[in-house]
Amino acid sequence: MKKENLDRTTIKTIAKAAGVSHTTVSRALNDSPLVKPQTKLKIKRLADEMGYIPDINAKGLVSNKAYVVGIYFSRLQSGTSSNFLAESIRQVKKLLADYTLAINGIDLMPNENAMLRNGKPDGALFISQCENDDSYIQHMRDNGVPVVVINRKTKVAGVTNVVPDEYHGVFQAIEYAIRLGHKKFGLIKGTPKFTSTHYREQGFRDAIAKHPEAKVVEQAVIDGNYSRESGFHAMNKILMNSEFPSLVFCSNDETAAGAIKSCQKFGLQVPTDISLMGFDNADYAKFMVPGLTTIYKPVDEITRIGVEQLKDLMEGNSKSDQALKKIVTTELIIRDSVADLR
Amino acid sequence: MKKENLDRTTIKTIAKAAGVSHTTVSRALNDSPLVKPQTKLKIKRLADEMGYIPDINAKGLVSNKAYVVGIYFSRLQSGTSSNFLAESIRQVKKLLADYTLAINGIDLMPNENAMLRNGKPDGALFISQCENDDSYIQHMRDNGVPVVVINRKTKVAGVTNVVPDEYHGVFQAIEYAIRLGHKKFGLIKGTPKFTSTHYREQGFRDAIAKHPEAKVVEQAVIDGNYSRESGFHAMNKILMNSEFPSLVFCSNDETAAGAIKSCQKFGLQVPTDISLMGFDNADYAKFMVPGLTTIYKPVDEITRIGVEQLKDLMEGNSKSDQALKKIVTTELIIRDSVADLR
DNA sequence: GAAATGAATGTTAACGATAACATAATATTA
DNA sequence: TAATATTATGTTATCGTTAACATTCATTTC
Repeated sequence: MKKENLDRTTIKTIAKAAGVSHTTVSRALNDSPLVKPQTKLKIKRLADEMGYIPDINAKGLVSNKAYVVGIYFSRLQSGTSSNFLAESIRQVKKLLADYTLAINGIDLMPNENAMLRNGKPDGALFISQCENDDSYIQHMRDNGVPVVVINRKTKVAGVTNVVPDEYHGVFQAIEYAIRLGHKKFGLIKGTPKFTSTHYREQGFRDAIAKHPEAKVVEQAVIDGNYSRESGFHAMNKILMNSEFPSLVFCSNDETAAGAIKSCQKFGLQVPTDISLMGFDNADYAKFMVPGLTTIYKPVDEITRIGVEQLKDLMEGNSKSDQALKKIVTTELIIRDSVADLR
Repeated sequence: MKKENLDRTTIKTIAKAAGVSHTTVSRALNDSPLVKPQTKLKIKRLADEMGYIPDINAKGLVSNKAYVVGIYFSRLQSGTSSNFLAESIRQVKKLLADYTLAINGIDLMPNENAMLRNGKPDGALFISQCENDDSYIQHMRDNGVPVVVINRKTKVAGVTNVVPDEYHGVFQAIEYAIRLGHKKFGLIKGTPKFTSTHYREQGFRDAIAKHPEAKVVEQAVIDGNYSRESGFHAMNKILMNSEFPSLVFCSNDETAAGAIKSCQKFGLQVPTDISLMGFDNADYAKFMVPGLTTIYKPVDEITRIGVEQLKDLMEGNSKSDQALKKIVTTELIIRDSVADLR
């Protein structure tokens, strides 16, 4: 005596109810032109009434798909600002409505294999900040998953890569400050292992090196980690030194927010007593006091291009077999945190 | 002639290579005691060498599991602060390492059915802010998915529910202000449809009503939507009125940050000229200028309890058949944004 | 009106894993 | 040493779906 599975609606249940074969049901629900419109309608209505939910595992087993796109952050638990995390997720989710969006943090994985423990996604979007990620990216690729890396240049060969031009963004921002008469510069760096930290510092230094009248106050170059706390503490150090920069470049807006707090503590007015700059143009930058002069990192655009590319790869429409490498320009957003010293 | 699938390692491929049956391979990889240790070792090594990745769909088909937990926000695209979004995700991800974490926004779904389009999760955590969600919660339950709702009281029957005590949190905060000598109160409300908006306003009003010496300045009760912008604009309105409250309660910290900016614009010092309070104790509240007095909403604890409950439900260990209803107390965090008028 | 066409549906075999039920191989007992 | 446990392995069915390959039935064609 075979046990009838009464508590679940499958295409076979529907088939029995409709008096057709399960294949016909499958065809009807997939809008196959092989089924008579009338039959199709009846089956669809029945499926609806019976509360049919297709079994994604069975579908996936046949089609060898997971209906999942994985999004991988370098650091989910710390070192990534909430703003960036949330904005990235929002944007990806909006653009990938048809897929289940699985959030991952490379910092939570003991090793590369952990990435595929819960199954292979149909595509992987790495929102990468860290060189460490490359072995994970490589592993994903090796396992045949379409991969796109955004936010940071990857060394993994043949991977589609969309990144902001952080170097020139900072370079131009510093030149702007120099034009306003700034001569002595400080820097609060980002998380040591992040590539952005390196590029932003390089843009900072190269811009200053280009102008003989300007110089880096090395005492006022302090390590940080992109957090508000680190900005606060770094600025405390800078302000306790003897030699005082007229402008401190903060490697992101969070850091700048912490730095402002420190200035306040020391009774210094921004930008009257000291000027600050950030990076990112986080949503709160314009609501800071004073409004923060910063560099707009086009997160949305980068993400959009990245997701579009990933979709193309997943659907096998990639026009060229040459992986796209795209650098998106940043933009200086001038507000009130940099004094005009002329 | 059967086509050999050469480009994929399955248990059958491994079986052939090891000279055993595929069942033995399955058993070995699942650490069954039925397999000789020696055989087991050989198979595991082989699986490793061959880069075997189990097919999650096949597994799931047999076990009727998805290995996915869905997390559902009322609003993913707007109306939810980045801070809250990111913190919730971080916390859930940390506690649910064994599952794929699928992010969803109810605002992105045309209707209840859309929720299950991409398959049923093994469990659903609703981080709910809005009464609208109830029909979605109900639908999920109706389809047999274990459900936990956190952050907001749900009316759906029999659902595990963990929420903060917003009402008393605000009530006590306002009484604290009254003790400091505040008598005239303003309020910037949250997103109209959110239940938190209602409870926070009620706590605010009831606390003031209890003390005859204090009163609500109705001109200074302004709608908002939990965003910095709304705080800024609402405060602008309040400050252009004739009757001036001594303290404005902002329905969350974001709002408070916008309100401070507005005060600055009007040349008012917080708390010397006007006092502010927030709600949430967002990570940046202590770095605001001045440090924001606010109400700590124990997001981490609420999430932790919620996830633990969900795990129990998914694993069928729920001790009682009575759904847990838990209210977690908030805590007043005193900083520098409320003046002592005594 | 038989043969050929085509539309609609049915039968059966995958997909890759687990699980129930054999069976073979070895160890234990009488 | 034969009978019997015990241990290790193999065979086959199954999950719910799609897809390849029949088959049926009505319609057109000559």
